[in-house]
This record gives sequence, C-alpha cells and structure tokens, in this order.
Amino acid sequence: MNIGEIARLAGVSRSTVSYVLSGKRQVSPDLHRRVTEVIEASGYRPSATARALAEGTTRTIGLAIPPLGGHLSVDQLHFVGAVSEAAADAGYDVLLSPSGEQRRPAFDRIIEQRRVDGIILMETVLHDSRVAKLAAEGFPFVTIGRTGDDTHGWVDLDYSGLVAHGIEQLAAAGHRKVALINRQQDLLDHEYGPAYRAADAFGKAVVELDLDGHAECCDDDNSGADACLDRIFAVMPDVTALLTINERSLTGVVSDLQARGLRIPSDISVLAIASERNATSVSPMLSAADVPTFEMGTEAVAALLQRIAAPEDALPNRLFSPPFVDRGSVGAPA
Amino acid sequence: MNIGEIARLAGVSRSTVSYVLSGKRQVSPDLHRRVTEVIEASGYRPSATARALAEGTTRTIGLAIPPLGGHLSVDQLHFVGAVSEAAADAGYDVLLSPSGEQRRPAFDRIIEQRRVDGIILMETVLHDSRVAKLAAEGFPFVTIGRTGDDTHGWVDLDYSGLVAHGIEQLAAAGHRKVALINRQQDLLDHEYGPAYRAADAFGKAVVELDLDGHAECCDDDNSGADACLDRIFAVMPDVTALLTINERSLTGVVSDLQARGLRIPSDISVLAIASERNATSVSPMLSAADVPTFEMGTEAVAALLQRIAAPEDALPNRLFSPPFVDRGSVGAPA
DNA sequence: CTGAAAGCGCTTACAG
DNA sequence: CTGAAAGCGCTTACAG
Repeated sequence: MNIGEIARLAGVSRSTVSYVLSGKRQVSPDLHRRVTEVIEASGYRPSATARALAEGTTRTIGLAIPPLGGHLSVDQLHFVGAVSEAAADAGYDVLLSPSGEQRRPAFDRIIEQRRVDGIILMETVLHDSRVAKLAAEGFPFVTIGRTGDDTHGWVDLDYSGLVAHGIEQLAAAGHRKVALINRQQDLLDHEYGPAYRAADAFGKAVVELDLDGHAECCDDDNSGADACLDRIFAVMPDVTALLTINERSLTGVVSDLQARGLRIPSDISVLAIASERNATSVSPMLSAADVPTFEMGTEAVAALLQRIAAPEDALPNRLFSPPFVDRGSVGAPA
Repeated sequence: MNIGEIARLAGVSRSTVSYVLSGKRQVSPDLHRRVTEVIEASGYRPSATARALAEGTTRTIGLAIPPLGGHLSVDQLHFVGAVSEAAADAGYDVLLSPSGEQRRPAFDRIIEQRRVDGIILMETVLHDSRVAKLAAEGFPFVTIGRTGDDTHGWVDLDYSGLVAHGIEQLAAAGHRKVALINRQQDLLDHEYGPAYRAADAFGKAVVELDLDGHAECCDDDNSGADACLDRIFAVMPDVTALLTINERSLTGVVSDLQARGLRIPSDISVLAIASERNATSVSPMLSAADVPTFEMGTEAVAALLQRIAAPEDALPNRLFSPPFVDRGSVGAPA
C-alpha cells in the first residue's frame, strides 16, 4: 500500500493525496473527503524513509548514550526517557548511538550517513573529539555539559555555583573542616566537566571562607565509598561535614559513616548534589540540590530542535542551578 | 556529495560505484582503485535513507523502553546499552520508542511508517495490546518476557524456576516460615509476567514443601519496603526468611530490617533475585540469583535479527536461569 | 566486466 | 483547485 495506490482508489493524483496528508495546499472538500476515506479504510501510512529522502530531513535525532563501562545511573535512564518523550512530542524519533572509544565507528556512521538531523551528546569531557568532529562538519548538536568550546549549544548543571553554595551553607552552619566527595578519579583525569568544576569551585570556596578543606575522588560503589572515606579521615580525622556530588556512592557513604559509629547530622553533616530519587533513597535522607534530570532532557531536545530549525540563531544554552532542599542531614558541628 | 558525483569524478557509472561499495559484483582492479581513491579523498558516505528506500530495509531496530512513570532501574539502562552495542556489532542502529499508554501513538507511528525492520518490547504484560497489534501485522518482534501468546520470539528470566529453587534453598537451610517480597501491586494486577509467575511459583512451592508462606507486593522505594515489611510481620511475626524479586527496594528492605534490630543472617535470612550490581550494593551483600542483564540484551538482538532474516524459522526463545550466588545472607533459622 | 535505465515511495516546483 | 513530471540518492535487474 503506497501513495499511488491510494490515489488510484480515490480517483485523484498522487500529489493530491500528498497535499491532503501534509495540508500544504488547499484541496476541495469533495476530493479531501474521498482521499481521507480511502486512507481511513486502508490504514495507509506514508513511508518515513521515502518522505525523508524527498524532504531531505529524517525527523530523527541522535542520542549518544554513555559507554557501558561504568558511570551508569537511574538518572541517566530517566534522562534517556525524557529525551525520548520530548522528541516524540515534537514529532521526532530518537536514534541511540552507543558511545565510548570502542564505539566510535557506530557514532561516526550515524552522522556520516545522515541518519539523524542532529544529535545530543550525553557525557562530554572538556576536550571531546566527537565535539570537534561535529563542529567541523557543521552538524547540529547539543551537549550535556559544557566543553570549553563555544561552537555548540549545551545544557548543564552549575556545579561551580552549587558546590560554592553548598560549602557556604556548611560554613554558615558553623563547619570549619569540610571535605568534598567527587566523582571517579579517571573522570577528573579526563577533565569531565562536573568533576573538574566541582574540584575547582571547592578549592576556591574553602580559601574564600578560610576553611580547612580536603577533596577526594570516589568510585561508584560501596567499596569506593569506604576507600574514599578512609582517605578523607586519614587526612582530616576531625572533619565535621561532607559535600558529595557522587550520586552513585550515596548508599555506601551513609552506611560507611554508620559503620564508623557516626550519626547524621549530630556527629557529621552530609550535603549532596544528587537527584531527589537518590537523595531520598538512603536513610537518613540527605539534604541536597536535586538534579532536575527530566527537565534537562526536555531542554536538551528543545535546544537541539532550535539548532536544527535555525542554525544561524544564537547558540542555545541552559544552566540549571536547583536549590538545596533541607532534609535534616546538615546540623551544627559536634 | 552523492554517488553520481563520485561516479563522475572517477569516470565510471553510478552502478559501478554502488558495486564497489557493496561488493555485490566483481569490479576490475583498475576501476575499483579509481573509485576507492575518489571516495577516500572526498570522505563520501552513502545516504542511509536512500539506501533504505532502494533496499526496502532500514537496518534499524526499534526498542520500546519502559514508561517513565516508574519501574526504572540501572539494570534497564544496562539492557538498553547492551541492545545498542549488540545491534551496532550487527550493523544495525536502534530507534527508541517511548512506551506506556500515553505514548502509544509514538509507538504506532514507528511501526506503521516502517521506520524499523523489527522491534524489541521491553516490559510486556501477559495480555499486551502492542503484541496483539504486531502479531496481527506480521511485524517482526521479540519480547522481553513471555506473554502467554506464542506468535513471537522472547527472552525471559525463569522466575517460576528461580522462585521455586530459592524457596527450596531456604527450606533446606531449615526455614519453615518464609515470605516473598514481590514487585508492585499494580504490576501484579496487570499480570506483569515476573510478578505473576513469582507469586504463582511461591504459592506452589510452599504447598509442596509444606511451609508457612506469605507473599506481599512492595513499592519501588524505601517507604515501600517499610510498608511491605510491616505487612509481612503483621501477618507472620515469626518469619525467619525472605525471598525478594524486587531489586529496587533492596536497600530499603535491608535498612528496615536493621532498624528493627534484626541481623542478617543470624536473625533473618534474605535471598534475592537481582542483578549482581544491586545484590552487592547493600550491606551486608545478599545471596542472589544474578540477573544477566547484558546477556539478555545481546540475546534479544540476536533473536530479533533472526526473526527479520528468517521469518519462517522456528520462533527463537531463550529462558535464563542464573544460579544463586552465596554471599552469606542465608543461614539457619534463629 | 560495465553502463543505461527503471524503480523504491515520497514531495514539490511547474503549468494549467 | 488539480495533475503530470522531475527529483531526492540509492540498488539492481537487464542488456551488452
């Protein structure tokens, strides 16, 4: 069943069927009705492939998901879901691109074969080779996280500001000895934006507020949390407050503190930058700046569609800075 | 830059360029070299859209992801990643379809417009309207989870067998009063396979082994775990062992038991069906049958590609029944 | 071994 | 208001 068949059954030309479908031209009520009835009766739907070839547009956006190696979280799946839904609402579909060094050929293929009209890059590092390539080709794209390169639109979380505010809040509660629990060491080494900016902002904040501060990276699991806290307590045995941007080790950090006989917040305060889901799934629940995963996904799609529709417009960017929600995990120092 | 341009530059016909690219016809070494050089120099890549239209195949598979409403897990993202990688290895891309009742139009569109050659359905219920539609249209698809309908291939976890084995194991350790922590009530109500079969198998196992048994559904968070355990202890105050198939409430269950002053496994034994990641991210770690998320994703892709390539072949299906791994959370009753 | 041509199923100037 | 025709960029019988 194709457009020619519909035209024949309705006794009109193929262009008339096309225009009834697209609404791009006036069609007399009589023909309109005949065409509509035939389409209705036959269940005909135009081929997306043929339309894409004729229109020169795929109505599909790409989404480069994080590599499988690690760093996966429920929130990232939420993000993927949010992107998929926002795209659907705009009439776009989402093509997944595996990511990571090993998967570079698959990523390149999607771009070079023009399978998508634009692409969202999910975990960008400061000097990202994919960004360089897309920028060189003039291919529309948006990153999650800035890359220090202003050739593209981006959606990001304001880690600098959030860490600064978090430390201020701890200082305001009276804490003088604070530690930062950062993301994994290799992310910091690769200049992954959030890890990089959090470390930087933490360093500046402790100087500015004249605090004792120590930052440690932390692997994404329980034993990572244990090891990280070991290192923190070794360097700073009398630390009274922790700020963590590592969502994946929240459970481990909380249970490890309990194992050390430390109560939250009477013995030690803990403040997080994490999704609400993660901050509330430990006990006690943690005060945190709740990362708005869903909104970020929606915003990334909007930004990309704007790039596609109006490449000459100013680059869209959106910095999210959610407020800290008090859940009682921060108190005065012991 | 298109195939005609390459042909002109190389001084050959467009068909020759096409055959050099596809290798479907012998091309003389001389022409082959000239074409290859021009392609190399120009960075030409054939349009996936044009190829799809001419070949009648998209080299894309669909993946219907679970609705955003709830039930999300890290393991599902792992599954999505595994599907994406396995597909890439076979030269296929993956188109995401949002799912759930609200998103049915987006799902239908992908199928009707033939944007994909086949589709994987991620969370099927026993009477799934998407399955009915796909089967009626003769569209190639594979489900994760059986649906009680044998029109399609599937990949599933043997919840019946696993629950039976789990209960046997608890009985063998001496437990006579056991409880099952199932998935959410609404999943059971919708006859979601895992929840349904777990409840069924549990009922049969306790009768068979002459145990006292009680099953409860559990919401996917901490308060869900608390409420679930409240109900279990109300009905069966002297329960000595729990079997849980609810990965999302593992943290909540463990911390709630601790809050009740119950030690694992000296006061109460806990056995799980969960991914290794989840079973080991609580403390103490839980003995569990480790759900092989990655392999299931890979297998689903293989099954779908087989359906696409050979629709007349026997329906592929694969039942996973991972062994229980002892992590010390099951002991003798107190 | 190679090329000219038809065809995949649409959209959209062009002409009336 | 409508239709015949060209074109999107490929693949693949058909003919030589």
